[in-house]
Amino acid sequence: MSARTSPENARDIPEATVARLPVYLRALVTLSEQGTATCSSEELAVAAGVNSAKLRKDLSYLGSYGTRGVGYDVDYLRYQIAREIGVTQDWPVVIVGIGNLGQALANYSGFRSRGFRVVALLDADPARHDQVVAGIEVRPFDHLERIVHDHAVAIGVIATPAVAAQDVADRMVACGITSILNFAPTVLTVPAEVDVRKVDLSIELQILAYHEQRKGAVTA
Amino acid sequence: MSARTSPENARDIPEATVARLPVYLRALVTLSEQGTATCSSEELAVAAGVNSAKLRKDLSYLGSYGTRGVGYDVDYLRYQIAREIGVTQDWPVVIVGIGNLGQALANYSGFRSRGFRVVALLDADPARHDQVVAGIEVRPFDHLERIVHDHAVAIGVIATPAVAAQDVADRMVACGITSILNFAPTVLTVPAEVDVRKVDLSIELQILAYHEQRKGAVTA
DNA sequence: AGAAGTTTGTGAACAGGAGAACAAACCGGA
DNA sequence: TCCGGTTTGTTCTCCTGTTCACAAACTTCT
Repeated sequence: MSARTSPENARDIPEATVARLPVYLRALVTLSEQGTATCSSEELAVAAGVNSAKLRKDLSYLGSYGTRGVGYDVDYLRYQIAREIGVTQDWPVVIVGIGNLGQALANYSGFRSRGFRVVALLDADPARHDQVVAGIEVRPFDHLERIVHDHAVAIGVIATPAVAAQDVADRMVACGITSILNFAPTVLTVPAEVDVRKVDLSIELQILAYHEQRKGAVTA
Repeated sequence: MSARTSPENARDIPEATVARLPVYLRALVTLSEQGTATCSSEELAVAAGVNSAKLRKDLSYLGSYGTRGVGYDVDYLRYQIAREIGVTQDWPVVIVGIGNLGQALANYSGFRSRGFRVVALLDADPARHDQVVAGIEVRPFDHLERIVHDHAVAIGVIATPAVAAQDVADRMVACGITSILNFAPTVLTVPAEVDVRKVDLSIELQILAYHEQRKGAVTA
């Protein structure tokens, strides 16, 4: 998304590869839980839903962690990918906007299991304060700065309505947050050094609708 | 995602463009609500968060809907894009898995406003049946086939735990659903003619963590 | 030890998308 | 009608990402 500007990056991994590493990691965790000790690139590719050549090229950016003629050690590769992504460490996260979606995110177990720790839930609406969601008390949005400072939070999640999102993002940036995951259906403007990724639920549906429409047109 | 195999596609729009059209549409709706009658490609590009050259190229795949020296008529372009995506028509949708996320999706206003109509909420857990979410009664998963048939549903949304997702997808495909939006953190295997798009909440966070980790490494 | 079989890692060709740059087309004023 | 200013639509070039194909490297069996 945002360009890494440091001129001397020993190993800069293509963005497309970075986006797939979490998928590989998830597949490896599943394999490990099933008791699989080693796997070939073909097996892992099927589990991850990609082409095996692409998988091998992706992994080659991390290093040579496989053994020719044998395959990959599941736990070893799993650790290496986790380390490369950075999910071996603990990432404190704040969620702003505790509506339906914010609550769903707070309860989502997939965060905790990957090193993301929700340290606070914030909402501007006083009616939601002192409510407890996923074992965490909802606090006023004004507490953002103190929480970010106290817990060294680098990642913020925005789950507010679209109209509030830019204000929340501005406040987050002012507090020192440098990565934002935006669920609000609006474009955020932030300084270049801040990474923003967006998840728009309805956009994905619209893409499906486009293809669905064309399927119908072909048969008609 | 899946390749349109029909050999005679009058105008086949690049996948990257298709993915951006909903963003343009959203920006146009916002501009229209603000009372803007016409806009230049530069203005719209800023509102959509993209490069203006890219925007113009994207729009050129749909046709020539602008006027040189003037710009685009907001409402006219909005309609053309909506028609191209297919959101001028009504899309009945079923949501399976009414946990936190499923409830959030059922309540999400962004669906209805873009032509997606939630015709049923299904869950395998009897404890959830007869519960009312977003004004819709939660019904047993077994009702899937009848509902899909009665309402001519083509699009299904999966918001179940990962372990159940493949079974749900299989049943959906068997009922005739040809587009699936998958929120479960697992890879789905479906026939080639079925489109699947996935939204993985934790993958986006992991991508942010990767870049965040590198930011720290650069300064250290 | 050597041969046969397997699987990784990578070079090279190919496809697709991004961005710069410009000609074509339109508006308004004189 | 003609001229200057503006903005689109499109061409061309560059870059990123995908896929093929194969040499290198490892295991196992004899």
